[in-house]
Amino acid sequence: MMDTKTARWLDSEQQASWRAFLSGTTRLFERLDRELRDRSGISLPEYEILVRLSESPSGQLRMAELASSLAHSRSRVTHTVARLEAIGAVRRRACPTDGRGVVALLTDEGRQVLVEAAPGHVDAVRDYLVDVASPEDFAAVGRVFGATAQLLGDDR
Amino acid sequence: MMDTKTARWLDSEQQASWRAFLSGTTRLFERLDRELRDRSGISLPEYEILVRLSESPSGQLRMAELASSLAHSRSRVTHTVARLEAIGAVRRRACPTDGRGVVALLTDEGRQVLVEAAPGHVDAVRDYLVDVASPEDFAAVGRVFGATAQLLGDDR
DNA sequence: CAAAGGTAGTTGACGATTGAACCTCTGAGG
DNA sequence: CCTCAGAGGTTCAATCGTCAACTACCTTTG
Repeated sequence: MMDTKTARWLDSEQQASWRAFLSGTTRLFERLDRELRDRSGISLPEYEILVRLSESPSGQLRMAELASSLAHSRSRVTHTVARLEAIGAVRRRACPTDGRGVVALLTDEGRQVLVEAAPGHVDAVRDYLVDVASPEDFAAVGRVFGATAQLLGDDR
Repeated sequence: MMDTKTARWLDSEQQASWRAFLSGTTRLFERLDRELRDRSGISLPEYEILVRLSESPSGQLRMAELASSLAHSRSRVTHTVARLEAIGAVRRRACPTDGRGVVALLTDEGRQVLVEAAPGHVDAVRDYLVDVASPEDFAAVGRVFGATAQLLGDDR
């Protein structure tokens, strides 16, 4: 009923790794998100946007740059930035060089939110992921998902 | 304003790995979910539930077992199973040994959906993740997230 | 410089997830 | 047995993400 060629199933070690990945990432993201919300009042995606903005020399980025940097849809970025604007962490401005464009600008309040949220968040990333692995294993994680990200980067 | 001890920031290699992980998982889950929906009409969480049920000798599992196995909330499992029931892939039954309990039972239709979905899904997992990594690197991924999953397993 | 097609972004409706409130049932202690 | 703390599930409301229009602008082409 299936086909004559053997399906390319995962062997049991690959299977175990894949399941561990699914379970680990599910729990990790849930935990990071909840700690950020409880301690700083922002979600993980909101935090990531503030980080990107803070890393820009001008403290501002185009909506599309945020979207591609985070691998989120444009629509999602619109909504997330709207929430951040509602709490005063970012402001929207028309882009001076492109009449279609909008830039999101980090406010002083937004920078303050980030300064207060970052240490605890980084600690959590260490406690629940980075420091539970050997440096070599964590570097391998970087290589694997770097390859995945690049492969799935800009298609379709 | 922060504190006198230096914050435990990530070094630039760890930072790069963490970002690659975020971007890679975001794109990976989006892709796997969309391919499943397009080709088989079910979402990734729905697929995972069918897999768990199919692996049970009796083809049935308690709702709570599904929840802890997937690291999903009970509420989420209730909703997901309801969707699967609506398309005829699963049936709900009262648990004979525990009056509070409910078991989800894989139907023949559900098994058929799974049989048709699985090869393509496994191919996708290989194409976008497993086979882009060396076997050693993918084993490292398993170790890292296994440790994370265990650490975040049954707290709170 | 007009038309056409593509890019940037928003909007609104809908579907999925969360969290808390709520019932029911179980199991342990007195 | 009776009580009562707690587990198993569901439900409702609120929040978040997705998808399909839709507007506005840019850019290429002839």
